[in-house]
Amino acid sequence: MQDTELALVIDRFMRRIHFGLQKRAPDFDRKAVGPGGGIVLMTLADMGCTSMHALTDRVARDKSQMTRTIRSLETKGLVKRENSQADGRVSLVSLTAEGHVVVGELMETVAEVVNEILEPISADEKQTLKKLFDRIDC
Amino acid sequence: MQDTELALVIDRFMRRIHFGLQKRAPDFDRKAVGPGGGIVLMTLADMGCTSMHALTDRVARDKSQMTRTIRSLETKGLVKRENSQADGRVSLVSLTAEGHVVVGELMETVAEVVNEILEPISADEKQTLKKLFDRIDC
DNA sequence: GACGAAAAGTGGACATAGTCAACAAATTGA
DNA sequence: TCAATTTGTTGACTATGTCCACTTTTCGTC
Repeated sequence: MQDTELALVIDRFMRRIHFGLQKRAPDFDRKAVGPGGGIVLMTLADMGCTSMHALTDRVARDKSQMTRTIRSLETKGLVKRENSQADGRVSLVSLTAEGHVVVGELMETVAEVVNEILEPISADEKQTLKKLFDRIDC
Repeated sequence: MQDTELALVIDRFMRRIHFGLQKRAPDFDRKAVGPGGGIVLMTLADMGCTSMHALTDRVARDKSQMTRTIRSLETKGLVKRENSQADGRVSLVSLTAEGHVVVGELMETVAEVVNEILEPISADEKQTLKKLFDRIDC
């Protein structure tokens, strides 16, 4: 089946990025956010200001774990929380200025790894790839 | 910078797949290999028969952890080990028949998630994507 | 071929992350 | 008003990851 083949190469590609990042983690994880913290920060950068619940749902992780991850990031000054005025139950989470800086650093490392893997294809092909992903991503 | 933008969309794409898989994990992880076991199985499917060392290096994980992961998979009958005749230190790891079946199942689920995310693009564009990834992947 | 250095793999001890169930507070809706 | 739902937190438990020491086998050099 055609679609399975495409999924297979995409999956392999993903694993290569994953492993590449894992190898570099000690170098770039300046704030010791860990892999869990990193992925939450990046997702927060995508989502902007959201509720814990929405974030938990997106990241597909246990809500209790999310509570602890966010608290840890808060302690490091990368994330801030405020109570929603519309609904007293929800607390809204967002990146602080420093959080944005750290996300920038993470993205830079991701870019390095990705570009290393993308090395065999040309600039034009990268353009094509980017256009395709833009269509997919939203 | 152009390259960072491409990396960003790719990273977002990867996170979507990651989260999608995480949501389905309870359903498809019939053998309870866990995320760690799954990724090792898939990597083994790529590599064929390899040494623990090579596998550990590829997966960028601690070697003691790899020992335990492989033992757990061995207990479940998904992986087998034999001593290398060329070098008495190395033990060669490979998938069993049942291991291949499980990898097939994992791949199927990955394909479902990937195709769901790829839904906004056409079959032709998928072809283009596949050709690009083929060039990248080896 | 003997011997120190290096590599492959294993095991133990500890730290981090993920899971499950119970809970308090705020909100919804009949 | 009051039961049911939603949001977020906490606690206990399990699984995973990480660091260090150790054994066995091989390699390189003399």
